[in-house]
Amino acid sequence: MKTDFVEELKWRGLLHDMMPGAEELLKKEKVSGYIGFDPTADSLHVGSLLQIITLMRLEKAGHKAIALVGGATGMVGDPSGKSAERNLLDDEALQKNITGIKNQLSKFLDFKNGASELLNNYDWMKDYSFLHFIRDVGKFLTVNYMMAKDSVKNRLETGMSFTEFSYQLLQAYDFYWLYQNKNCKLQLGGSDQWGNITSGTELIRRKCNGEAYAITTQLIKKADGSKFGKSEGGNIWLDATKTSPYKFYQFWLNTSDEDAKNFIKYFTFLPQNEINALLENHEKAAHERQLQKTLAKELTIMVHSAEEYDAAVKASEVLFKGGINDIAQLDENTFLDIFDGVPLFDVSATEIEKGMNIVDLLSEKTQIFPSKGEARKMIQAGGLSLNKEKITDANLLVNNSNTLNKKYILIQKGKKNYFLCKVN
RNA sequence: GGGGUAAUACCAGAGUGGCCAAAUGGGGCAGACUGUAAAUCUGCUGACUUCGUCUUCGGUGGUUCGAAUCCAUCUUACCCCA
Repeated sequence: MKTDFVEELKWRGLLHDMMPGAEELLKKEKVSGYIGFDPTADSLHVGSLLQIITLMRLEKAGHKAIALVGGATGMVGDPSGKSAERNLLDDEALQKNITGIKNQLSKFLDFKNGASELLNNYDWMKDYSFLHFIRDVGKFLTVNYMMAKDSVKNRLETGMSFTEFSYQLLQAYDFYWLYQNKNCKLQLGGSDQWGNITSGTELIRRKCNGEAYAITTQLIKKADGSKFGKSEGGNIWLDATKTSPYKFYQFWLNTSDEDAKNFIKYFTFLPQNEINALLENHEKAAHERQLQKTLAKELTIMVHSAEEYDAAVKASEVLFKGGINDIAQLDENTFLDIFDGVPLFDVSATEIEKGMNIVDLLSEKTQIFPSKGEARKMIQAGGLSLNKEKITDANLLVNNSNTLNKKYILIQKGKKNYFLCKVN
């Protein structure tokens, strides 16, 4: 049975804003709806995940999802939500990013059987001359109208180039083009996209007297106000080579209680009754972390695979629950499987035999710390463990007695950051 | 075109001749507590050969025993007048 798209967004707490008539349209006919993804990196990250899932929900509701890769808009840079002018990407980087993102989107949406469609706005923008564009498109929206958008208003004080100012016009034209060529009447996006989307519906109305609609979703905010999607200073990517499945799993597992209550609704496809049961259980036994575990499971399987999920769970158990003996007793293949995705450094066996200063090992021989000072400070602060044993002496000489089976040295920075040194 | 003000570490922002590797806040990292949570508390947050030395306060040059602090000049940004 097909789900009701808008109902679904509503009970999950995802709906932010909706143009009048959008809900009726979705009830009446099969609708094509699109979301744009600008190629700012060669992989999407968890920040874009919600938008991918929104398209998946649209597909599941029996409508047609159009994923638009912004080959053209990516050349310009969306000022929405940005406080400063952005740097332009060069062509080569852009091309690489487009390819990467296209591949990823194909994993989540069904482009093969025509249930959904993947497009690149560069295809219709590349031969559009500036002169023609400002005549055909620019004439329909006034500067006054464009300046009233928050994305522009917020930048008036600090300054904004004409390039970025033009962004909303490009995005508006995308919508118009899709409306004309793909019968696409709906654009979705995060609530920061409202201004850009309504520029599109406005252009469609003025240029061809058409009716198009906008639905926006909540921007994800964490309960403590920090930015969603970062961990240990880095982005959480969907690409396994940039963020290992283990790390990806850990990212979700570490979600705070407050956030998990929302995320379970935002990011999974679990039905309402199952989610309510989980929430109820969470109230009674929060320490079991059912919400976090379910969240991590659903997403790791969706983005990576069931096998990767199993491996991540196993690795987590050994690393967090097991002692050093459990780790030492693993056969080498299992051992390496568990540490898959953990930074690995090679150190010379002869040097270890002689004994190596711990600080040298941490900063010079490996790049675990950028400087000796930092390594030393971390040891003094009690934040460093060797083979699960806390190190307190910064002058410690590391030798064979500190290795696991004479082959590996397991280093922990804090509780959760693992590094592995291979002796050979 | 004329005038004014500013530029300090990841960000914000004190400091206006020696006591300044530079207050304070935020962020980041780590420790304690816990549930690999939140809140809270604590420590660290330029580099190194760590009780000491070296390089930093928009660029360059100068004054001085000594400059983030004074002078000159350049660059950039914002504001006011035209």
